[in-house]
Amino acid sequence: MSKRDTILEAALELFIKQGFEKTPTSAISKTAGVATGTLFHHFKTKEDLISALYLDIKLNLQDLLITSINQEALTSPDNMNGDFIKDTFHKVWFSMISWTLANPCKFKFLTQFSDSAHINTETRERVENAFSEWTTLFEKGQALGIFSHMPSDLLVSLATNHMFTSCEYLLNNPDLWKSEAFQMDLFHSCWVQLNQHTPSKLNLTIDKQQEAKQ
Amino acid sequence: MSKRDTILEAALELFIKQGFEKTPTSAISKTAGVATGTLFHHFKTKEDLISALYLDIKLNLQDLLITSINQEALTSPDNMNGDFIKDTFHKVWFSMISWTLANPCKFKFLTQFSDSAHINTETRERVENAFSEWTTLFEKGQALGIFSHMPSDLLVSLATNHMFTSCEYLLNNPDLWKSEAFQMDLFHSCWVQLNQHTPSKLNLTIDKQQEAKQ
DNA sequence: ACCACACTAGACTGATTAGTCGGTTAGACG
DNA sequence: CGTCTAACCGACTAATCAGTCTAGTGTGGT
Repeated sequence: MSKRDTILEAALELFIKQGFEKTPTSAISKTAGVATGTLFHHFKTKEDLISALYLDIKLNLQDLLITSINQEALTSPDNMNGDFIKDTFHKVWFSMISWTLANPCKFKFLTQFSDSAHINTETRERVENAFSEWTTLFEKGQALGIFSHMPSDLLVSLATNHMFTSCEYLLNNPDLWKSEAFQMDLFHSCWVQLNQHTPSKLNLTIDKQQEAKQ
Repeated sequence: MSKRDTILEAALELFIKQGFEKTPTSAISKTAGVATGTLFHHFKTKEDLISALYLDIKLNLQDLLITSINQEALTSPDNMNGDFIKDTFHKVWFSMISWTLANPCKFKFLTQFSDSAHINTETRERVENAFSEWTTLFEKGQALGIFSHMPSDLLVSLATNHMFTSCEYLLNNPDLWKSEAFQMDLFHSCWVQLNQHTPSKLNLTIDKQQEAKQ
């Protein structure tokens, strides 16, 4: 492994354990087994270092998720109906959670530093532009009348946040993931929050439950 | 206003603008119009200051939300059916969003610093213990068969996160909140993600939409 | 009139840390 | 070989900043 990668790995470990500010560059270079000078040879500043780390992790994850979307698109390019959207969405959802369980440190890094002011604007823009497929999926879902007509970027946020919340929970309770019934419940929870509101039918469901109790 | 409050107010403003680490205590005292000595007279350390600020904001918000729960409980103590749960949940949801729109800085502080390592454990515990009503509401909902049987603390996280995501979005798009239709859609989205999965009925809804398209 | 004490003030210090600089090594290429 | 370049090294520096210290000041009680 290159020294650059060693430094990134050490930084990831220390940042999620102690935070950015409480991790001196000296600790990073020491953990990585390199000299201070080497660290600053590869990364101009400490903020460049965290930006590079963020870019690495985020692009890596997005590549994985985009693959989930595109593979599906290739196998059924014209089958643009509700099942297609739901299947694709499920693939992304599943990939996201699998990735988190396989890469807990990287996930923790994203939860802690996605909003950090230390990551420079240029990096942030590159990341945002790299995941347009995700937004597109929601717009298609809306066009088909499956998804709610709230703004599509709100739907994106709601779905993404639901997945993040689920991932965080599963990291602390990994055994739950073994249950297929639980997986279905969790996915359903994520899915229905996006669905178009059909008052009569949904109220019916609730009303029947209430009737049964009364 | 007491100097203590002036300091807290200045700290809130600077922390959300620049972050904790990038805000020297000197800047806080200068903004508050007091001397360094005064700041450290009221707060033993800088971390005590941010902990106090967190406690202030969080307890203030929780008081408001608990009032939403208890007022409802008083008016209908025995009416513990589905409507009651949904009404109470709606009151909390509405109070949370209203509070955010009225206190954008405090909300931003919570999003940025809720997970901060600088807030001491004691403060964090006091905050967690102060909102048991919230968890109880979910357990009641589950007992009534309204809510999914996923772990109740997961439901709490999902609901709380949905509200936070909504608040964050609404801060950037405040006009949406004026539309009652939008409010209903958003609340519905938050509500249904918690509901128990009743496969036949929900699939029916989706299937009918797909039929209509095909 | 006097005291006690909570509060205010801001210059100062000791510790920490991002980033520099002058120099060494390793390998590529002619 | 000789030379060129990128990677590497670590002692050092310049700056910052949390928190201290000593010296007040205003207020309320007696």
